[in-house]
Amino acid sequence: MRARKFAFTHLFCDAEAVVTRRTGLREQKKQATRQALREAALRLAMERGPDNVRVDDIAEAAGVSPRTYNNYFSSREQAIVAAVTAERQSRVGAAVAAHPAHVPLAEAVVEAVVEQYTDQGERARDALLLITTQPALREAFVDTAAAIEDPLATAIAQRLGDPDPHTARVLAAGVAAAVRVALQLWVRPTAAEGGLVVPSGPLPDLLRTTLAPLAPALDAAERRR
Amino acid sequence: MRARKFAFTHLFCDAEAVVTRRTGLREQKKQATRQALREAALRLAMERGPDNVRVDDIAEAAGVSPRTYNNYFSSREQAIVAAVTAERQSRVGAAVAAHPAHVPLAEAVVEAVVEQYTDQGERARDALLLITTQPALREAFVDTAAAIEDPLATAIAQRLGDPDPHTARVLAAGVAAAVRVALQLWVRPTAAEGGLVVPSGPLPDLLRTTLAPLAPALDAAERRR
DNA sequence: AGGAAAACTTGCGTGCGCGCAAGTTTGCGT
DNA sequence: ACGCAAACTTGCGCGCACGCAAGTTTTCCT
Repeated sequence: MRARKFAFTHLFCDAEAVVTRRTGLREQKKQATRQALREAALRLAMERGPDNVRVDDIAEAAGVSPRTYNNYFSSREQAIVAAVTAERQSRVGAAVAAHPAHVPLAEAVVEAVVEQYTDQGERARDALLLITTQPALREAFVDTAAAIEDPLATAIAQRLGDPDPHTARVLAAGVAAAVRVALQLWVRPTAAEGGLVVPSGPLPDLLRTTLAPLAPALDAAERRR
Repeated sequence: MRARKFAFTHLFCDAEAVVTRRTGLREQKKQATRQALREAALRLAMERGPDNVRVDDIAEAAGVSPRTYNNYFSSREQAIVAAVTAERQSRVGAAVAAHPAHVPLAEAVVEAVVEQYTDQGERARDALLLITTQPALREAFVDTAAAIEDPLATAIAQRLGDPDPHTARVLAAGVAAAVRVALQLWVRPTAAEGGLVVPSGPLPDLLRTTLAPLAPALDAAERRR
Protein backbone atom coordinates (compact mmCIF):
# COMPACT_ATOMS: atom_id res chain seq x y z
CA MET A 1 0.00 0.00 0.00
CA ARG A 2 1.20 3.47 -0.70
CA ALA A 3 2.56 5.68 2.00
CA ARG A 4 -0.11 6.81 4.40
CA LYS A 5 -1.50 10.24 3.68
CA PHE A 6 -2.20 12.67 6.44
CA ALA A 7 -5.01 15.19 6.50
CA PHE A 8 -3.29 18.45 5.73
CA THR A 9 -2.86 21.25 8.16
CA HIS A 10 -4.52 24.64 7.85
CA LEU A 11 -1.78 25.66 5.45
CA PHE A 12 -3.81 24.17 2.62
CA CYS A 13 -7.19 23.63 4.08
CA ASP A 14 -9.96 26.16 3.91
CA ALA A 15 -13.57 25.77 4.82
CA GLU A 16 -14.60 25.24 1.23
CA ALA A 17 -12.59 22.06 0.98
CA VAL A 18 -14.64 20.26 3.52
CA VAL A 19 -12.00 17.86 4.69
CA THR A 20 -14.10 15.40 6.57
CA ARG A 21 -11.71 12.65 5.59
CA ARG A 22 -8.43 12.52 3.73
CA THR A 23 -8.77 14.03 0.29
CA GLY A 24 -6.21 13.49 -2.43
CA LEU A 25 -3.32 15.75 -3.18
CA ARG A 26 -4.83 16.71 -6.52
CA GLU A 27 -8.06 17.89 -4.93
CA GLN A 28 -6.15 19.78 -2.27
CA LYS A 29 -4.04 21.51 -4.88
CA LYS A 30 -7.16 22.50 -6.80
CA GLN A 31 -8.69 24.08 -3.71
CA ALA A 32 -5.43 25.83 -2.91
CA THR A 33 -5.20 27.22 -6.44
CA ARG A 34 -8.79 28.43 -6.34
CA GLN A 35 -8.22 30.15 -3.01
CA ALA A 36 -4.97 31.71 -4.16
CA LEU A 37 -6.71 33.11 -7.24
CA ARG A 38 -9.63 34.67 -5.44
CA GLU A 39 -7.45 36.13 -2.70
CA ALA A 40 -5.07 37.60 -5.26
CA ALA A 41 -8.01 38.99 -7.22
CA LEU A 42 -9.50 40.77 -4.23
CA ARG A 43 -6.14 42.02 -2.92
CA LEU A 44 -5.12 43.49 -6.28
CA ALA A 45 -8.57 44.99 -6.81
CA MET A 46 -8.35 46.72 -3.44
CA GLU A 47 -4.80 47.93 -3.97
CA ARG A 48 -5.16 49.25 -7.52
CA GLY A 49 -8.88 49.65 -8.08
CA PRO A 50 -10.79 46.97 -9.99
CA ASP A 51 -10.35 48.71 -13.33
CA ASN A 52 -6.58 48.36 -13.12
CA VAL A 53 -6.35 44.63 -12.55
CA ARG A 54 -5.88 42.25 -15.42
CA VAL A 55 -6.36 38.49 -15.58
CA ASP A 56 -2.62 38.26 -16.32
CA ASP A 57 -1.92 40.12 -13.07
CA ILE A 58 -4.14 37.88 -10.96
CA ALA A 59 -2.72 34.72 -12.50
CA GLU A 60 0.84 35.85 -11.94
CA ALA A 61 0.14 36.81 -8.33
CA ALA A 62 -1.36 33.38 -7.73
CA GLY A 63 1.53 31.59 -9.44
CA VAL A 64 -0.40 30.03 -12.32
CA SER A 65 -0.88 30.78 -16.02
CA PRO A 66 -3.74 32.87 -17.41
CA ARG A 67 -5.07 29.71 -19.08
CA THR A 68 -5.30 28.04 -15.73
CA TYR A 69 -7.06 31.13 -14.37
CA ASN A 70 -9.79 30.54 -16.95
CA ASN A 71 -10.07 26.93 -15.95
CA TYR A 72 -11.25 28.19 -12.58
CA PHE A 73 -13.07 31.45 -13.32
CA SER A 74 -14.84 32.68 -16.43
CA SER A 75 -14.24 36.36 -15.79
CA ARG A 76 -12.20 38.76 -13.69
CA GLU A 77 -15.25 39.70 -11.71
CA GLN A 78 -16.06 36.12 -10.72
CA ALA A 79 -12.77 35.73 -8.89
CA ILE A 80 -13.18 39.01 -7.03
CA VAL A 81 -16.67 38.25 -5.77
CA ALA A 82 -15.68 34.66 -5.00
CA ALA A 83 -13.36 36.06 -2.35
CA VAL A 84 -16.48 37.16 -0.49
CA THR A 85 -18.96 34.44 -1.30
CA ALA A 86 -16.80 31.35 -1.62
CA GLU A 87 -18.07 29.30 1.29
CA ARG A 88 -21.68 30.34 1.17
CA GLN A 89 -22.70 27.52 -1.10
CA SER A 90 -21.60 24.71 1.17
CA ARG A 91 -22.81 26.45 4.33
CA VAL A 92 -26.37 27.17 3.30
CA GLY A 93 -27.27 23.51 2.89
CA ALA A 94 -25.78 22.70 6.27
CA ALA A 95 -27.66 25.61 7.85
CA VAL A 96 -31.03 24.32 6.58
CA ALA A 97 -30.18 20.84 7.81
CA ALA A 98 -29.23 22.25 11.18
CA HIS A 99 -32.84 23.30 11.93
CA PRO A 100 -34.88 20.68 13.78
CA ALA A 101 -37.64 18.97 11.81
CA HIS A 102 -40.35 20.69 13.82
CA VAL A 103 -39.30 24.09 12.50
CA PRO A 104 -41.42 24.95 9.45
CA LEU A 105 -39.55 24.54 6.18
CA ALA A 106 -40.08 28.17 5.19
CA GLU A 107 -38.61 29.40 8.47
CA ALA A 108 -35.65 27.04 8.24
CA VAL A 109 -34.88 28.17 4.71
CA VAL A 110 -35.26 31.88 5.44
CA GLU A 111 -33.07 31.74 8.54
CA ALA A 112 -30.44 29.65 6.75
CA VAL A 113 -30.26 32.11 3.87
CA VAL A 114 -30.25 35.21 6.07
CA GLU A 115 -27.42 33.71 8.12
CA GLN A 116 -25.25 33.61 4.99
CA TYR A 117 -25.64 37.31 4.47
CA THR A 118 -25.18 38.65 7.96
CA ASP A 119 -22.22 40.84 8.70
CA GLN A 120 -19.00 38.89 8.36
CA GLY A 121 -16.36 41.26 9.60
CA GLU A 122 -14.54 44.32 8.41
CA ARG A 123 -12.68 42.69 5.56
CA ALA A 124 -15.89 41.39 4.00
CA ARG A 125 -17.45 44.83 4.43
CA ASP A 126 -14.50 46.43 2.64
CA ALA A 127 -14.81 43.90 -0.16
CA LEU A 128 -18.53 44.56 -0.49
CA LEU A 129 -17.88 48.29 -0.62
CA LEU A 130 -15.45 47.69 -3.47
CA ILE A 131 -17.96 45.48 -5.25
CA THR A 132 -20.59 48.20 -5.20
CA THR A 133 -18.30 50.62 -7.05
CA GLN A 134 -18.46 48.98 -10.44
CA PRO A 135 -21.41 47.71 -12.49
CA ALA A 136 -19.70 44.53 -13.68
CA LEU A 137 -18.79 43.62 -10.10
CA ARG A 138 -22.30 44.32 -8.87
CA GLU A 139 -23.72 42.08 -11.56
CA ALA A 140 -21.26 39.29 -10.74
CA PHE A 141 -22.15 39.61 -7.06
CA VAL A 142 -25.87 39.38 -7.83
CA ASP A 143 -25.17 36.30 -9.97
CA THR A 144 -23.63 34.48 -7.03
CA ALA A 145 -27.16 33.94 -5.73
CA ALA A 146 -27.48 31.11 -8.23
CA ALA A 147 -24.83 29.10 -6.39
CA ILE A 148 -27.12 28.40 -3.45
CA GLU A 149 -29.65 26.63 -5.63
CA ASP A 150 -28.05 23.17 -5.71
CA PRO A 151 -27.29 22.83 -1.99
CA LEU A 152 -30.73 24.26 -1.15
CA ALA A 153 -32.42 21.76 -3.45
CA THR A 154 -30.58 18.93 -1.70
CA ALA A 155 -31.48 20.21 1.77
CA ILE A 156 -35.14 20.82 0.85
CA ALA A 157 -35.42 17.37 -0.74
CA GLN A 158 -34.11 15.82 2.46
CA ARG A 159 -36.59 17.78 4.56
CA LEU A 160 -39.51 16.88 2.30
CA GLY A 161 -38.56 13.27 1.73
CA ASP A 162 -40.26 14.00 -1.56
CA PRO A 163 -40.36 11.30 -4.23
CA ASP A 164 -40.79 14.08 -6.78
CA PRO A 165 -37.32 15.61 -7.11
CA HIS A 166 -38.67 18.48 -9.21
CA THR A 167 -40.51 20.07 -6.28
CA ALA A 168 -37.34 20.62 -4.28
CA ARG A 169 -35.50 21.85 -7.37
CA VAL A 170 -38.19 24.40 -8.24
CA LEU A 171 -38.57 25.66 -4.68
CA ALA A 172 -34.79 26.07 -4.41
CA ALA A 173 -34.74 27.89 -7.76
CA GLY A 174 -37.46 30.20 -6.48
CA VAL A 175 -35.57 30.92 -3.30
CA ALA A 176 -32.35 31.62 -5.23
CA ALA A 177 -34.34 33.96 -7.48
CA ALA A 178 -35.72 35.81 -4.45
CA VAL A 179 -32.18 36.16 -3.07
CA ARG A 180 -31.05 37.57 -6.40
CA VAL A 181 -33.85 40.15 -6.28
CA ALA A 182 -32.77 41.16 -2.77
CA LEU A 183 -29.15 41.54 -3.89
CA GLN A 184 -30.25 43.56 -6.91
CA LEU A 185 -32.23 45.90 -4.67
CA TRP A 186 -29.36 46.13 -2.23
CA VAL A 187 -26.64 47.09 -4.74
CA ARG A 188 -28.59 49.29 -7.11
CA PRO A 189 -27.63 52.96 -7.28
CA THR A 190 -30.15 55.19 -5.62
CA ALA A 191 -31.17 58.47 -7.20
CA ALA A 192 -31.08 60.15 -3.82
CA GLU A 193 -27.31 59.88 -3.66
CA GLY A 194 -26.64 61.08 -7.14
CA GLY A 195 -26.24 57.60 -8.53
CA LEU A 196 -23.84 56.57 -5.81
CA VAL A 197 -24.47 53.03 -4.66
CA VAL A 198 -25.57 53.11 -1.06
CA PRO A 199 -26.93 49.77 0.09
CA SER A 200 -30.58 50.38 0.84
CA GLY A 201 -31.25 49.03 4.29
CA PRO A 202 -29.74 46.00 6.01
CA LEU A 203 -29.47 43.04 3.66
CA PRO A 204 -31.09 40.62 6.13
CA ASP A 205 -34.23 42.80 6.13
CA LEU A 206 -34.34 42.86 2.34
CA LEU A 207 -33.90 39.10 2.23
CA ARG A 208 -36.79 38.52 4.62
CA THR A 209 -38.91 40.85 2.50
CA THR A 210 -38.15 39.10 -0.77
CA LEU A 211 -38.40 35.58 0.66
CA ALA A 212 -41.76 36.19 2.40
CA PRO A 213 -43.97 35.77 -0.71
CA LEU A 214 -42.52 32.27 -1.24
CA ALA A 215 -43.26 31.00 2.25
CA PRO A 216 -46.73 29.67 1.28
CA ALA A 217 -45.14 27.52 -1.43
CA LEU A 218 -42.53 26.07 0.93
CA ASP A 219 -45.09 25.37 3.64
CA ALA A 220 -47.57 23.84 1.19
CA ALA A 221 -44.90 21.43 -0.07
CA GLU A 222 -44.15 20.44 3.53
CA ARG A 223 -47.80 19.79 4.30
CA ARG A 224 -48.11 17.51 1.29
CA ARG A 225 -45.42 15.13 2.50
CA MET B 1 -45.63 70.76 -37.23
CA ARG B 2 -43.53 68.35 -39.12
CA ALA B 3 -44.88 66.20 -41.89
CA ARG B 4 -47.40 63.69 -40.69
CA LYS B 5 -45.98 60.26 -40.04
CA PHE B 6 -47.82 57.14 -41.00
CA ALA B 7 -47.76 53.86 -39.18
CA PHE B 8 -45.51 51.72 -41.28
CA THR B 9 -46.61 48.71 -43.24
CA HIS B 10 -45.63 45.15 -42.42
CA LEU B 11 -42.39 45.69 -44.27
CA PHE B 12 -40.89 47.10 -41.09
CA CYS B 13 -43.29 46.09 -38.45
CA ASP B 14 -43.03 42.93 -36.46
CA ALA B 15 -44.93 41.89 -33.41
CA GLU B 16 -42.08 42.83 -31.13
CA ALA B 17 -42.33 46.47 -32.06
CA VAL B 18 -45.78 46.85 -30.63
CA VAL B 19 -46.96 49.57 -32.91
CA THR B 20 -49.99 50.78 -31.07
CA ARG B 21 -49.29 54.30 -32.26
CA ARG B 22 -46.83 55.89 -34.57
CA THR B 23 -43.24 55.17 -33.56
CA GLY B 24 -40.27 57.10 -34.90
CA LEU B 25 -38.09 56.13 -37.79
CA ARG B 26 -35.17 55.51 -35.45
CA GLU B 27 -37.08 53.03 -33.34
CA GLN B 28 -38.38 51.31 -36.45
CA LYS B 29 -34.88 51.01 -37.85
CA LYS B 30 -33.67 49.51 -34.57
CA GLN B 31 -36.38 46.86 -34.63
CA ALA B 32 -35.67 46.12 -38.27
CA THR B 33 -31.95 45.72 -37.54
CA ARG B 34 -32.63 43.42 -34.61
CA GLN B 35 -34.95 41.27 -36.69
CA ALA B 36 -32.52 41.15 -39.59
CA LEU B 37 -29.76 40.02 -37.25
CA ARG B 38 -31.68 37.24 -35.60
CA GLU B 39 -33.10 35.97 -38.87
CA ALA B 40 -29.64 35.97 -40.46
CA ALA B 41 -28.23 34.19 -37.41
CA LEU B 42 -30.78 31.39 -37.56
CA ARG B 43 -30.66 31.02 -41.33
CA LEU B 44 -26.85 30.77 -41.40
CA ALA B 45 -26.84 28.39 -38.44
CA MET B 46 -29.29 26.11 -40.22
CA GLU B 47 -27.44 26.27 -43.54
CA ARG B 48 -23.91 25.76 -42.25
CA GLY B 49 -24.28 24.32 -38.78
CA PRO B 50 -23.95 26.58 -35.74
CA ASP B 51 -20.23 25.89 -35.36
CA ASN B 52 -19.52 27.38 -38.76
CA VAL B 53 -21.16 30.75 -38.31
CA ARG B 54 -19.19 33.77 -37.19
CA VAL B 55 -20.38 37.09 -35.84
CA ASP B 56 -18.76 38.68 -38.92
CA ASP B 57 -20.93 36.44 -41.12
CA ILE B 58 -24.14 37.31 -39.34
CA ALA B 59 -23.38 41.03 -39.37
CA GLU B 60 -22.56 40.99 -43.04
CA ALA B 61 -25.71 39.05 -43.90
CA ALA B 62 -27.77 41.59 -41.95
CA GLY B 63 -26.01 44.54 -43.57
CA VAL B 64 -24.41 46.01 -40.45
CA SER B 65 -20.95 46.02 -38.90
CA PRO B 66 -19.79 43.50 -36.29
CA ARG B 67 -19.67 46.36 -33.79
CA THR B 68 -23.30 47.05 -34.37
CA TYR B 69 -24.01 43.34 -33.96
CA ASN B 70 -22.59 43.60 -30.44
CA ASN B 71 -24.75 46.61 -29.71
CA TYR B 72 -27.73 44.30 -30.11
CA PHE B 73 -26.50 40.86 -28.95
CA SER B 74 -23.75 39.87 -26.54
CA SER B 75 -23.03 36.53 -28.15
CA ARG B 76 -23.61 34.51 -31.29
CA GLU B 77 -25.96 32.21 -29.43
CA GLN B 78 -28.20 35.03 -28.23
CA ALA B 79 -29.10 36.03 -31.78
CA ILE B 80 -29.84 32.46 -32.81
CA VAL B 81 -32.19 31.74 -29.91
CA ALA B 82 -33.76 35.19 -30.26
CA ALA B 83 -35.06 34.04 -33.63
CA VAL B 84 -37.25 31.60 -31.71
CA THR B 85 -38.07 33.49 -28.55
CA ALA B 86 -38.18 37.10 -29.69
CA GLU B 87 -41.81 37.89 -29.12
CA ARG B 88 -42.37 35.81 -26.04
CA GLN B 89 -41.50 38.60 -23.67
CA SER B 90 -44.17 41.01 -24.85
CA ARG B 91 -46.79 38.30 -25.28
CA VAL B 92 -46.61 36.73 -21.85
CA GLY B 93 -47.68 39.90 -20.05
CA ALA B 94 -50.58 40.37 -22.41
CA ALA B 95 -51.60 36.73 -21.94
CA VAL B 96 -51.80 37.12 -18.15
CA ALA B 97 -53.80 40.33 -18.55
CA ALA B 98 -56.16 38.56 -20.95
CA HIS B 99 -57.46 36.29 -18.18
CA PRO B 100 -60.54 37.63 -16.38
CA ALA B 101 -60.06 38.75 -12.78
CA HIS B 102 -62.08 35.84 -11.44
CA VAL B 103 -59.50 33.36 -12.71
CA PRO B 104 -57.06 32.57 -9.89
CA LEU B 105 -53.71 34.28 -10.33
CA ALA B 106 -51.82 31.00 -10.33
CA GLU B 107 -53.98 29.59 -13.11
CA ALA B 108 -53.71 32.77 -15.18
CA VAL B 109 -49.93 32.77 -14.86
CA VAL B 110 -49.51 29.08 -15.62
CA GLU B 111 -51.76 29.21 -18.69
CA ALA B 112 -50.08 32.36 -19.95
CA VAL B 113 -46.63 30.82 -19.63
CA VAL B 114 -47.64 27.47 -21.16
CA GLU B 115 -49.19 29.31 -24.10
CA GLN B 116 -45.78 30.79 -24.93
CA TYR B 117 -44.23 27.37 -25.24
CA THR B 118 -46.84 25.51 -27.22
CA ASP B 119 -45.99 24.31 -30.67
CA GLN B 120 -45.42 27.20 -33.00
CA GLY B 121 -45.04 25.58 -36.37
CA GLU B 122 -42.48 23.63 -38.31
CA ARG B 123 -39.92 26.38 -38.59
CA ALA B 124 -39.82 26.89 -34.83
CA ARG B 125 -39.52 23.11 -34.38
CA ASP B 126 -36.57 23.02 -36.78
CA ALA B 127 -34.94 25.87 -34.90
CA LEU B 128 -35.45 24.14 -31.56
CA LEU B 129 -33.96 20.96 -32.97
CA LEU B 130 -30.90 22.95 -34.02
CA ILE B 131 -30.70 24.55 -30.59
CA THR B 132 -30.60 21.18 -28.84
CA THR B 133 -27.53 20.12 -30.81
CA GLN B 134 -25.01 22.36 -29.08
CA PRO B 135 -24.38 23.04 -25.37
CA ALA B 136 -23.84 26.77 -25.77
CA LEU B 137 -27.13 27.11 -27.70
CA ARG B 138 -28.98 25.04 -25.12
CA GLU B 139 -27.65 27.26 -22.36
CA ALA B 140 -28.61 30.44 -24.22
CA PHE B 141 -32.08 29.01 -24.81
CA VAL B 142 -32.49 28.20 -21.11
CA ASP B 143 -31.34 31.73 -20.27
CA THR B 144 -34.15 33.25 -22.30
CA ALA B 145 -36.50 32.29 -19.45
CA ALA B 146 -35.21 35.37 -17.63
CA ALA B 147 -36.79 37.66 -20.22
CA ILE B 148 -40.32 36.89 -19.06
CA GLU B 149 -39.62 38.19 -15.58
CA ASP B 150 -40.20 41.92 -16.22
CA PRO B 151 -43.46 41.62 -18.15
CA LEU B 152 -44.71 39.02 -15.67
CA ALA B 153 -43.91 41.31 -12.73
CA THR B 154 -45.88 44.08 -14.39
CA ALA B 155 -48.87 41.83 -15.09
CA ILE B 156 -48.85 40.33 -11.58
CA ALA B 157 -48.58 43.77 -9.98
CA GLN B 158 -51.61 44.88 -11.96
CA ARG B 159 -53.57 41.81 -10.89
CA LEU B 160 -52.62 42.24 -7.23
CA GLY B 161 -52.98 45.97 -7.09
CA ASP B 162 -50.23 45.51 -4.54
CA PRO B 163 -48.72 48.58 -2.91
CA ASP B 164 -45.64 46.46 -2.22
CA PRO B 165 -43.90 46.22 -5.62
CA HIS B 166 -41.45 43.63 -4.30
CA THR B 167 -44.09 40.92 -4.01
CA ALA B 168 -44.87 40.97 -7.72
CA ARG B 169 -41.18 41.13 -8.57
CA VAL B 170 -40.31 38.12 -6.40
CA LEU B 171 -43.25 36.03 -7.60
CA ALA B 172 -42.32 36.79 -11.21
CA ALA B 173 -38.69 35.90 -10.48
CA GLY B 174 -39.83 32.61 -8.99
CA VAL B 175 -41.99 31.84 -12.01
CA ALA B 176 -39.12 32.64 -14.39
CA ALA B 177 -36.87 30.37 -12.32
CA ALA B 178 -39.41 27.55 -12.58
CA VAL B 179 -39.58 28.05 -16.34
CA ARG B 180 -35.79 27.86 -16.52
CA VAL B 181 -35.86 24.57 -14.61
CA ALA B 182 -38.41 23.20 -17.07
CA LEU B 183 -36.28 24.27 -20.03
CA GLN B 184 -33.21 22.72 -18.41
CA LEU B 185 -35.04 19.44 -17.97
CA TRP B 186 -36.38 19.60 -21.50
CA VAL B 187 -33.05 20.14 -23.28
CA ARG B 188 -30.75 18.05 -21.16
CA PRO B 189 -29.14 15.04 -22.80
CA THR B 190 -30.63 11.77 -21.65
CA ALA B 191 -28.44 8.78 -20.92
CA ALA B 192 -30.96 6.53 -22.61
CA GLU B 193 -30.15 7.98 -26.02
CA GLY B 194 -26.41 7.86 -25.63
CA GLY B 195 -26.15 11.51 -24.71
CA LEU B 196 -28.28 12.64 -27.61
CA VAL B 197 -30.62 15.41 -26.63
CA VAL B 198 -34.15 14.18 -26.95
CA PRO B 199 -36.64 16.54 -25.36
CA SER B 200 -38.13 14.62 -22.47
CA GLY B 201 -41.88 14.86 -22.79
CA PRO B 202 -43.98 17.73 -24.06
CA LEU B 203 -42.75 21.07 -22.78
CA PRO B 204 -46.23 22.21 -21.65
CA ASP B 205 -46.37 19.20 -19.29
CA LEU B 206 -42.94 19.98 -17.86
CA LEU B 207 -43.93 23.60 -17.36
CA ARG B 208 -47.07 22.65 -15.47
CA THR B 209 -44.99 20.32 -13.32
CA THR B 210 -42.38 22.93 -12.45
CA LEU B 211 -44.88 25.75 -11.93
CA ALA B 212 -47.17 23.71 -9.65
CA PRO B 213 -45.11 24.10 -6.43
CA LEU B 214 -45.35 27.91 -6.76
CA ALA B 215 -49.13 28.03 -7.04
CA PRO B 216 -49.63 28.38 -3.24
CA ALA B 217 -47.40 31.48 -3.24
CA LEU B 218 -49.28 33.12 -6.10
CA ASP B 219 -52.67 32.34 -4.60
CA ALA B 220 -51.64 33.50 -1.13
CA ALA B 221 -50.52 36.85 -2.55
CA GLU B 222 -53.88 37.20 -4.27
CA ARG B 223 -55.82 36.46 -1.09
CA ARG B 224 -53.89 39.13 0.78
CA ARG B 225 -54.93 41.92 -1.55
C1' DA C 1 -36.35 76.10 -42.25
C1' DG C 2 -32.57 75.47 -39.55
C1' DG C 3 -29.72 74.41 -35.65
C1' DA C 4 -28.67 71.69 -31.65
C1' DA C 5 -29.00 67.54 -29.09
C1' DA C 6 -29.72 62.75 -28.86
C1' DA C 7 -29.14 58.39 -30.65
C1' DC C 8 -27.04 55.31 -33.75
C1' DT C 9 -23.21 53.30 -36.71
C1' DT C 10 -18.68 52.06 -37.17
C1' DG C 11 -13.41 51.59 -37.00
C1' DC C 12 -9.85 50.70 -33.96
C1' DG C 13 -7.50 48.72 -30.25
C1' DT C 14 -7.37 46.09 -26.06
C1' DG C 15 -8.28 42.42 -23.11
C1' DC C 16 -9.80 38.00 -22.74
C1' DG C 17 -12.46 33.47 -23.02
C1' DC C 18 -11.94 29.09 -24.87
C1' DG C 19 -10.70 24.88 -27.86
C1' DC C 20 -6.89 22.11 -28.86
C1' DA C 21 -2.88 19.61 -28.00
C1' DA C 22 1.39 18.60 -25.59
C1' DG C 23 3.60 17.95 -21.29
C1' DT C 24 3.33 17.04 -16.20
C1' DT C 25 1.38 15.30 -11.93
C1' DT C 26 -1.46 12.32 -9.31
C1' DG C 27 -4.21 8.22 -8.38
C1' DC C 28 -5.17 3.49 -8.97
C1' DG C 29 -4.45 -1.28 -9.86
C1' DT C 30 -1.41 -5.10 -10.36
C1' DA D 1 7.63 -0.65 -7.47
C1' DC D 2 5.82 0.28 -11.73
C1' DG D 3 2.86 1.25 -15.54
C1' DC D 4 -1.26 3.22 -17.21
C1' DA D 5 -5.14 6.28 -17.05
C1' DA D 6 -7.12 10.39 -15.45
C1' DA D 7 -6.71 14.97 -14.33
C1' DC D 8 -4.32 19.17 -14.43
C1' DT D 9 -1.22 22.93 -16.41
C1' DT D 10 0.07 25.57 -20.04
C1' DG D 11 1.20 27.70 -24.77
C1' DC D 12 -0.87 28.98 -28.88
C1' DG D 13 -4.16 30.86 -31.78
C1' DC D 14 -8.67 32.33 -32.89
C1' DG D 15 -12.85 34.68 -32.29
C1' DC D 16 -15.02 38.16 -30.01
C1' DA D 17 -16.89 41.57 -26.47
C1' DC D 18 -16.45 46.14 -25.31
C1' DG D 19 -14.75 51.12 -24.50
C1' DC D 20 -13.72 55.10 -26.95
C1' DA D 21 -14.17 58.47 -30.35
C1' DA D 22 -15.52 60.21 -34.84
C1' DG D 23 -19.03 60.53 -38.24
C1' DT D 24 -24.02 60.13 -39.55
C1' DT D 25 -28.95 60.18 -38.92
C1' DT D 26 -33.01 61.36 -36.54
C1' DT D 27 -35.67 64.09 -33.39
C1' DC D 28 -37.00 68.15 -31.20
C1' DC D 29 -37.40 72.98 -30.49
C1' DT D 30 -37.42 77.72 -31.96
